[in-house]
Amino acid sequence: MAVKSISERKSQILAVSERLFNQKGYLATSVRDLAEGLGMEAASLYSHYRSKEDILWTIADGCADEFFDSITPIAESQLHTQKKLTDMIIAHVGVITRNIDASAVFFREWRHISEPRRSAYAERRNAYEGIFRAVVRKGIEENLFKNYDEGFSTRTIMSALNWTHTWYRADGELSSEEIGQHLAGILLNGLVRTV
Amino acid sequence: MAVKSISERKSQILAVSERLFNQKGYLATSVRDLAEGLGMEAASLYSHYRSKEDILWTIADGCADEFFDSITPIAESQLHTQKKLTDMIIAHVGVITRNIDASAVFFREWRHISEPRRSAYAERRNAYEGIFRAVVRKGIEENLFKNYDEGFSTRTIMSALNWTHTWYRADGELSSEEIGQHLAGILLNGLVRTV
DNA sequence: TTATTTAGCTAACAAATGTTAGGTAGGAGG
DNA sequence: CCTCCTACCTAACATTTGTTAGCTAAATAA
Repeated sequence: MAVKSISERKSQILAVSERLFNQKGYLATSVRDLAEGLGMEAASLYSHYRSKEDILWTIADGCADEFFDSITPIAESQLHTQKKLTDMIIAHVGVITRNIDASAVFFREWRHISEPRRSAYAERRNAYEGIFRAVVRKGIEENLFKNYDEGFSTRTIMSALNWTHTWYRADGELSSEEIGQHLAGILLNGLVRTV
Repeated sequence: MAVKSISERKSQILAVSERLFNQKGYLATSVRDLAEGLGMEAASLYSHYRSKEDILWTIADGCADEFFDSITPIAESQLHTQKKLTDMIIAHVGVITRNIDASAVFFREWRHISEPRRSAYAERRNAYEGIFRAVVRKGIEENLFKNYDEGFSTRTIMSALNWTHTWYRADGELSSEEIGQHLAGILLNGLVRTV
């Protein structure tokens, strides 16, 4: 993934936007709110970004980059399926916890991206979930995973992972890695004691 | 729960609002959009509801009623813990699938409810999750469930359940009950084959 | 020095927003 | 018949919105 180098000011704008878009929602955050958070005037933002929606897009697309970058090497590795899925889960949760505002925006505000970018977003997101799905399928083929519908199992995994953005706190009891570990534990082996 | 009888027109307004609030988001849906969906003028809505936010609140609070009504009898029953949790999961998913628009609004748009109702919403939602949490705690005390943090396990369950609102389609392959059944299966016993 | 770019400013814009005031037509109840 | 209520209407309102035009001052490059 090409690392686009970005000016200092631009990343300040992104940081403030991520925080406010997460806290209040994209539409409820005015350009003037962003400016105030940055100590500048609303119109000055347009020296850096062409539009408010461009900022949203930059956040969402950048977050997608993070997700891909973090699980691709694991998906392409030769790990045993169960270990591979566990590591992907931990990595995915890691992206969420390291980018808590951006990922909340990624999950919640994509509706406000207009075409054609919205389709691009949807495609990337499908492609991403497809990587998880392929691992789930492999597990089923190997007779390692139960034969629930492959799409259903994948969605259930993604559900449990993605909702973490609503409650994760950096100062919580569990570290990001522990959260991923426990989630993988529950999803793969269940809550019920077997021994 | 007191069943508030509501005029025909009022429930039409709610139905249209739920649909549009889900599709476009609360803020992106104007009062004029709602009116157009109802074949009336924007100002006429105010003969039925005092404000746009009142409509949002009615949807959210009504949805909370549905959730409570559907799991309370199960939670109060004498069922074995594992069966009880399974039935609660099925019931919860049932509320989501039967009220797909309303529940999406419930989960996604509560940020736009202003105080003091917003606190009331938060309290009810905590109380509701507390019912699940109590069952999880009981399972841990009975040495039936693994000793993950009780709050963590509960959140993981709620996560997997609540995200269904993003992908459930009435014409999908699985019925609501099957979805609940499978979710309970994965959450309680895991994806990994053990026999 | 001079020219150009960068990063900000003030002022203003058209459009859209939620809401209110005040009116009308029709039905119900006395 | 008269009164009241319901359910809608038209017209207007004050705000807020994203965005643009055009300017200035400082930094940078030639």
